[in-house]
Amino acid sequence: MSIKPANAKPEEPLSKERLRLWLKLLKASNLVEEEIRRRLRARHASTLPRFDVMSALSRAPEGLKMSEISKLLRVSNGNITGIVDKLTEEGFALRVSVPGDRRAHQVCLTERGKSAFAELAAAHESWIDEILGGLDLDDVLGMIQRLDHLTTSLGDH
Amino acid sequence: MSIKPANAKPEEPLSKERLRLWLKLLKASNLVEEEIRRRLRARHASTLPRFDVMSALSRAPEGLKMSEISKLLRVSNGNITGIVDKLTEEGFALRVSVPGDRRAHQVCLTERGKSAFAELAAAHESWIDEILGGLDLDDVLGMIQRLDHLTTSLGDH
DNA sequence: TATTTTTATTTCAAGCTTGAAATTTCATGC
DNA sequence: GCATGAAATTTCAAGCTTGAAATAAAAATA
Repeated sequence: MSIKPANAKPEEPLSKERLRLWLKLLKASNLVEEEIRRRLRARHASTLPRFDVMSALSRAPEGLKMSEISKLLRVSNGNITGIVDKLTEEGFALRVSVPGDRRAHQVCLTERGKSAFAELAAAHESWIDEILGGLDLDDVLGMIQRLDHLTTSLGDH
Repeated sequence: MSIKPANAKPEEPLSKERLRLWLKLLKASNLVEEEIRRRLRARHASTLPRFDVMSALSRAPEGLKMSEISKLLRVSNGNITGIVDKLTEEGFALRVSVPGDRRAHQVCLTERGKSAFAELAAAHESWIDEILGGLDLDDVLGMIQRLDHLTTSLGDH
């Protein structure tokens, strides 16, 4: 929390600067995201949502319940249903029934899913390294620090 | 462009940090964006795409062609068709035929569209000011500078 | 002029996303 | 046991988005 001294300048410019920051943040984020989507589609016939779900699953060898996935990725339940359907059709994921609960399913990556994701993840990391290649360590650490500050302050909402 | 000295340390940690930066950037951006979408829907029965198109139109009193809008917003032509259709149904925008060219249309805000946008824009600006309220001027200017650096380096792609 | 190419836009299918409603199952309290 | 409410998931309608194909009109060229 920043303290506003009694003799502060009018706040107006700060609010304009915040707006300017948001527009730039959105633009940068969208530029990178679009490039990643484009490459996933063109080079791997995949999509970002599918990648995100596989990424979550790859970190949970014993699988995740639908609701756990949607909580992790901060998206709706119905959304995950559709994406897991797709991954299942493609042979990358599997719904396994949970012993004690006939409502729930654990979703796991198949062997094929695991190896496909390993490939995707490696490509993804190298794309990011390439796309953000113009940033040196100082830029990167500086932005990470500011973003942590931002995310913390967003968490209060 | 950063020069890599002959005796540089292995690049691996930098690439990991770039990936970390990207994940944080995406997360922060999505958090803010979701909040804006939520408020546009709940408080103004509107959406971010509609707001973006109105915003572009509001800066062009003489109107914009469909293709100009899609270029400005960096989205597909077909997308703009649908959004302008919506705005037209809602009475916020108007397609005006271009004298010399029967293919093209100028899209303009109606008076109702202008006043609706003025209200939306004011709300939007105050939301951003509130949501980014945890950032002081130093944070804001620091991030803007880093983001400019990033966007410039992205432009090379 | 007639043909070809380019430009402006729309249409379309496929996919993602949400929030709300519907289902099914589980857990709790009576 | 039985009813009630909570939880896990799916279904659904509406909207956004894209890239590709279709239209239509203008411009360029032969």
